[in-house]
Amino acid sequence: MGHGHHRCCSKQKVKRGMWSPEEDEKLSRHISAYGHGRWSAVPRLAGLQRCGKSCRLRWINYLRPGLKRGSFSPQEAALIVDLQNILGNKWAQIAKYLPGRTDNEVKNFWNSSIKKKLMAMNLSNMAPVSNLAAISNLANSARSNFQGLCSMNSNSILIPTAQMDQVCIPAAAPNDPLPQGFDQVNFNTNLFTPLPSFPFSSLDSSAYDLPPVWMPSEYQKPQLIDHQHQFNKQEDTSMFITDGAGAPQFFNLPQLMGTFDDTSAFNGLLKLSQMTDGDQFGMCSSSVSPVLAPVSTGFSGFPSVLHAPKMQVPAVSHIQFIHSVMPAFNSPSSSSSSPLPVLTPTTS
DNA sequence: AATAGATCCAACCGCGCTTCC
DNA sequence: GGGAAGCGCGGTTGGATCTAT
Repeated sequence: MGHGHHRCCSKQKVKRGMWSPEEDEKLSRHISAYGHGRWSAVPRLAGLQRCGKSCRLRWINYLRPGLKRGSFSPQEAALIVDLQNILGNKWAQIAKYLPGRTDNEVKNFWNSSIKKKLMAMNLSNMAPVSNLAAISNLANSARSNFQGLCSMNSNSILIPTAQMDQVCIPAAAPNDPLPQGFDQVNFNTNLFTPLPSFPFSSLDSSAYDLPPVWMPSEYQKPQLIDHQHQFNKQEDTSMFITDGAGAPQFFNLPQLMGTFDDTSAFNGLLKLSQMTDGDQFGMCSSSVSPVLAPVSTGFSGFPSVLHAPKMQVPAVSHIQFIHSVMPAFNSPSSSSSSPLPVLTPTTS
């Protein structure tokens, strides 16, 4: 396609800029009555001096029924952060998990609110780290900033349990090497450090000093929720929430469904587990460690069956995970049609 | 109250992919 | 099979609005 106006607009005198209420009315009335068919034909049929592309955009982003207006909920914001971590700037894909939201809205929200917070954390130019101490320092310094990110739009960041269980280095992007000292094959070797003294005796986040982390209990094949019979594994499915202050909380799915006022955002996460066919995301079964049992007693609705023989706490911050995963997911070779890199769980 | 700077967000642009002929 | 047309997407722009001084 050439420069300048779109082809569909090149032969007509088209109006540009903001849409008037009259134009909105014409477009809405036409599409409600006849559908859009070929967008290039819509302006003529609807009596609009606009290009078809402009009509399509106006309909999709503003006039289409079912659009949710207004600010993003904390759950939506949290979901966007997580999905952006995973998918990169695939706004249309991300928007699919946010009913009533458009890709444009999500993109604008990201660029205007979230991105700036991340930039403030110097995420964009994070220096490679070469050892655990450096990672720890980095994560600790980032933690307070990350709290800012969390508190900006939400009180919590939702992380699917299975995502925690599968924090592994994907194939490295050719032009964005892994941080120095990282083993591309065995992420576990470098980053997962057992912390037997991890003090989970209370919910007091000040009791321990950790950045927001993914906390795998043990590595096991994640189990997908059966979406045809949603929650039929509810007794042993769980999710992990951190408020960014290192106070991880585990909830089982029915508890979450009852807790969150925006179930659509949560359902988005469930769909996320389907997205990659269970290889990378899914709701993990029996991922709650007995170490967490004291914590669990603080919640009604916490899974009553807790069985995991061991627990490891990775020295992997949210930040580090993003840095590790984003290049591969954003690399030019990773198109929407090609499979996402497989994150293979490593066993300890 | 005036104004400059910051922020938001609707709309546009251009590229790549798909469909049509 | 190949070119044209159409569509969808991500990036960018610029006007409107908000906020700080």
